[in-house]
Amino acid sequence: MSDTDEKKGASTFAKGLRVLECFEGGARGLTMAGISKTTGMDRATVRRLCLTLVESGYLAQSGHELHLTPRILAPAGGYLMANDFGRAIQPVLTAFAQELGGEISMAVRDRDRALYVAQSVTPGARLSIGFVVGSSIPLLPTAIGRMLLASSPHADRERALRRLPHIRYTDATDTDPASLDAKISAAADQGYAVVRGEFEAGVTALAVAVGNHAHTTAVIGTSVAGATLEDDAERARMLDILRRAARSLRGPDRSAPR
Amino acid sequence: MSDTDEKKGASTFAKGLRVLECFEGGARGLTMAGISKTTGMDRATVRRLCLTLVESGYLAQSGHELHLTPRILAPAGGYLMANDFGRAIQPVLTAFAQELGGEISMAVRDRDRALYVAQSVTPGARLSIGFVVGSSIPLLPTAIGRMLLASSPHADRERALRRLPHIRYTDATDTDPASLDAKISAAADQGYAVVRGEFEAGVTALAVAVGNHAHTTAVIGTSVAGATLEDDAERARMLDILRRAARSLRGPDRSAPR
DNA sequence: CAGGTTTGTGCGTTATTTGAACATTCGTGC
DNA sequence: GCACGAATGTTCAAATAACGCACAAACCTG
Repeated sequence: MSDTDEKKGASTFAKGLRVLECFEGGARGLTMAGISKTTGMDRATVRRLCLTLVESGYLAQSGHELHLTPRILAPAGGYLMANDFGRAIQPVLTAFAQELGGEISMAVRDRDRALYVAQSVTPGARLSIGFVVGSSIPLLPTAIGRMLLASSPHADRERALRRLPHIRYTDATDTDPASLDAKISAAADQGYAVVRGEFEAGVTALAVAVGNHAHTTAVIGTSVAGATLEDDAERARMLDILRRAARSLRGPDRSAPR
Repeated sequence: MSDTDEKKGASTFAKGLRVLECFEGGARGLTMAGISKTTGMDRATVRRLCLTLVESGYLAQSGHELHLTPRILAPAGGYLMANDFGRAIQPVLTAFAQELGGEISMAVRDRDRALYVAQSVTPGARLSIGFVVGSSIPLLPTAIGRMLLASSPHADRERALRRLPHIRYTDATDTDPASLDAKISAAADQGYAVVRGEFEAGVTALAVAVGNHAHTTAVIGTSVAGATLEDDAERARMLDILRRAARSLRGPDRSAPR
């Protein structure tokens, strides 16, 4: 056992998890050769790990393509049920999304991304890129991401600004670290983040902090197309709804340690 | 490599997946000792596998308790995005759930259970046990489960009736194999399943088949509390909505091979 | 404080995993 | 039809990871 000297895990299992993570991007199917390139593992190793995923029912193979099966949802459901998302989170998002006439998503920090953990979309909501529970979005160009950073210790924020790739998603994407730092600080100060067209062209997003949730920090957000929310009244209305939703999500026992 | 002779996977990875699956039931936390008992693995083995899950970010440890982290949602999101749930499935369920004034869930067969793959709950819907995407329900005492069996080859149905545990969930649960077989056949004949209080006391559930979806068979269903739907008109109304939803979910390319 | 439960650690042994080499299949372009 | 490239399938010797047992430590409860 070479990779950790003190607490020793199982490196083959760790490799297997790396293979599984290749499917997170939402690709319709991947090949073993592609996974070998992505992970840097020998293709015989990848083959054996993929066979295990097929045997365990997590992957199915069509010709050369491997794709995830619904089985992968089962452990995710375990997490959602353990944290009572079906009763304590989803109904709250549903009620406030309807009041908002749009969609509300809830996300937490996951490695260097924001990960959607819950979502409610009303029929009136805009048709987005298709994000779902489990989707991840970048931290720097999104309202949810900036609010997660705004809710983090200062050192985390600085490390994020230093290490995260500055990718241009639209013509409006801000890739200047100093400017981004100022925007995140402003979000921390004013208690919400607003991003206009920096991640999706023509889309304005708002996000507020929920606070501690299931041992981590959560944020909720919404977005609208075709509006910049320069209008204080409309922005205030939406923020009021988001803030009340956040308060409902915190609940009396939400921040109690478990 | 002893467990398979022809196609050889990675047995350590397979064990690790078994450990991960212990968290599917939605328990708030599990101990290594508990996992060792559940899986039959030596506790040193379990310890190493759990350490790997912690190191990889899938588990967090609080005292003796291990619990899943949101990271477990990421591969699930990959599946949902690969199959366009956010744009092709969720908006359809949302629209029809609103028309129904309740909730609609979509499920597929996963091992010996029905697994929720999508769901929409309107504010007016009854507060259920808290099922979410990723939750699983038994096949025999539920409308969704019976409709999945009704949509399966006859041999699968017979095998299910023979091998699945006949558990009594309520006073009304039917545990007689012959009677269950007749109910599943009736569901196949009439194109829908109805279950009254056999899984949740006082709750009536309806389910219809979607047909082929992402290489598997899917079903959608709904449930109401405090009504038995003996009234033909109300049952017909709900079935009409479910059938139209199923048709929308099939779409022009839903059953096309990929 | 005793007992039970759970975890943490070390280590010899063994099983598993690795990866290279060779073979096969399939699709594509000429 | 053939050559080529890409991807997979198979075998096996060697190396390494994983196993599981024994002992130790920590913690909780009565």
